[in-house]
Amino acid sequence: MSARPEPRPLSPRASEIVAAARELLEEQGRDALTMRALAERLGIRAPSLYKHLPDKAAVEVALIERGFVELGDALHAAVADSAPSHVVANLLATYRKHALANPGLYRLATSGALPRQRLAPGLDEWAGTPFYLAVGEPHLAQALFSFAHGMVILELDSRYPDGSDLDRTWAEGARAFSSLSP
Amino acid sequence: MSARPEPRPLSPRASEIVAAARELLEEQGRDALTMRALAERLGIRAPSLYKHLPDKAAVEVALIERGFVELGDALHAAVADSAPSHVVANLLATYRKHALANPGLYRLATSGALPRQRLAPGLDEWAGTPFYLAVGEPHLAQALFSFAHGMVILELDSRYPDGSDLDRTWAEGARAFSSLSP
DNA sequence: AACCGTAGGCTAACGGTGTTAGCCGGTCAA
DNA sequence: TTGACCGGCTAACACCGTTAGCCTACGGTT
Repeated sequence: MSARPEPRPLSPRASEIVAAARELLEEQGRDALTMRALAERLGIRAPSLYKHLPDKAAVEVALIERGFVELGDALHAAVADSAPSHVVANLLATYRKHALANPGLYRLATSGALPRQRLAPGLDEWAGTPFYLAVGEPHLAQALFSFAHGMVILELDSRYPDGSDLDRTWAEGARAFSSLSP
Repeated sequence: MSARPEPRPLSPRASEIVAAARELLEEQGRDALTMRALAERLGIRAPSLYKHLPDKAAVEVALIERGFVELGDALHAAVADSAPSHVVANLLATYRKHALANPGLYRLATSGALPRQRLAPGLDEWAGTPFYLAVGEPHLAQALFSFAHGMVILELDSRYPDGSDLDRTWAEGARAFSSLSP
């Protein structure tokens, strides 16, 4: 098991900014994450933020990195703790739970173009390896991950018809993929 | 088979605007779809657009509706033309092909909050019913659709590692879901 | 003790966004 | 002929990310 890539460390003040950004993101959504709003929450003015971080993308990158670390930790733990017969189900349940608990961060990290160049190298792949560990075959793992992401992002965006029994939908997906894994 | 919900009709000039918006969207991406850029392409100024459409969201709604109609048509046709043993594979192939052929429109229609209130009622559900027709069970259908969307949106956003063999990943997913459908 | 560099605030401003208010010319019907 | 309205226009507003440049307070050096 390869070591977890670590995000580049931030100065203490930059960490405070990123923490405030996360609150703003989760409390009021992606559109509310504004340099001016972020500064106001810290009691300063927007241009002062640029003394600590180069631009808004850097704030987002820091948030995304933290999101991947937390999600990856949760998924690795889920796989490590699961009996083989329940790995897939447990992995999916963990994925869903974590994403729904941090919707703003999940969306930020997984929708739209990823600034891969600026991310800690290998971090996103590390966060995804539990899917491979769960099913033991790379393409099936990718398919399972795609299913999980599709489920989560559609749920977050309220794309399912009202009254959908998503628990059952997840269960059907788990059944489909479990039937192919060893 | 229920009839296809029709988007509310637009005035001729509004249709021209939406057509130009689509070109802009596909040629230069979502961020380039700007009221000023859109107006310029039509040889007018941005505020004049508001004589024909109430706001930018109306432009997007019109685009999304057209996207759903086209995608739904393609998927319904794919299901109608497929032998039962190949329905799932054909449906997925059609979904992928259509989405990759219209990436800007697909992203616009499926990522982020959907202004359901403003969409032609039932249109998005109609576009999704081929998944039900293909597998014959609503939860499995929802899971299959989620898989397809996850695959497409991750491919569009270049989220898979370089060199991924996505054809095989799609095939694995098709295999997983086919193994559960009648 | 005097100095100086720097860290970290600030205001003003620029170009971009969606959008509104208000003006004005042309067309077409009464 | 007149009047309504369609569909352009300019000016402007509030917000966005971002830059330039100023200023103050503090820590270390001479």
